[in-house]
Amino acid sequence: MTHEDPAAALVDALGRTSFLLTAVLTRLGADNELSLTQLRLLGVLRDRRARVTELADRLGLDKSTMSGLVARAERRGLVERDRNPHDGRVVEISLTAEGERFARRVEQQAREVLTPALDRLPPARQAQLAELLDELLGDPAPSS
Amino acid sequence: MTHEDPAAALVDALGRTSFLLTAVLTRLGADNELSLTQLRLLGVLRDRRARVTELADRLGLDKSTMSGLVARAERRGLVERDRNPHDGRVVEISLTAEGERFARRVEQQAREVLTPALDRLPPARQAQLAELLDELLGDPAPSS
DNA sequence: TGAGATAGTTGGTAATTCCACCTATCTCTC
DNA sequence: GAGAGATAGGTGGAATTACCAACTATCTCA
Repeated sequence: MTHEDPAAALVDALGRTSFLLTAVLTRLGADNELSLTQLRLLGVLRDRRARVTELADRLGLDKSTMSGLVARAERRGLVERDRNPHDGRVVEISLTAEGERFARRVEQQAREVLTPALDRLPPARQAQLAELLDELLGDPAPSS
Repeated sequence: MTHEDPAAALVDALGRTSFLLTAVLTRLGADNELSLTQLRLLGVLRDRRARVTELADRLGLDKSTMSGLVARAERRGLVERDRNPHDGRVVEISLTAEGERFARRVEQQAREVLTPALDRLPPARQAQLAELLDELLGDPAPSS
């Protein structure tokens, strides 16, 4: 598979990157009694509240799956449900204070685990890579 | 979170990229009656055979989980087990012909789904990004 | 040769996930 | 402003995924 096509090469590289990262995050989650999915859920909610269907979309899951996922996270005190006053059908999900602490802690661990591996690249190229990824993602990270 | 630290910015960008890709692959898997994990399993086996423990390591899972995963994939005819003649404890897992066809097909679908999103970047920058990721991953993709 | 290490599996429990349905609420048309 | 259809979320059932603890078989090496 010598990729003459840059898009094909990129898909391949992205896939391998994502798989590797997924393995790391799966283990990191397990250490914190979180499934990869719950970890991704916290990741999405880290910087925005969202309704159930939107969460399902973002995680690539069925909304009924999402329902149960949220229910378990709620039972654990990590997220909370709020009825939308303008539309009685909608349930808004957001992190509780504890969920936020928890998310922040796991995020910090992720940084600690991953940073050494990043030293394979010199800082300038790290910045370049981050920039390219941001450009690819479009939606420029909600920064403070 | 304005990242002065390039490593922190990169971890963040990688995380968001990976989560997005995971959502896409989760859905793509579901369309093919594959869980994300089974899909990752095929991904690992795409270009090498591996023993159970190695697979567990690469996916970030417990080896007992891996055992069942392989058993179900085998029952589906996607992978096969071979006893290692030099070490009777070891079981080598590899794709069957059908598993290979299947993996190739899903891979093709992934390319089709993702390529439009990649056009956000001009080809030159796509190549640049792929190169940076390969450098980050180290182990240079086993190409033919 | 036998003690300990290693590879993989099994069994038990909880979480994850889909699908097919269900209820409640909203929207829009007449 | 009533009723049909669409939409948001949830239930229930079945298979998968995942952990841990314990087990068997095989290997290593002292």
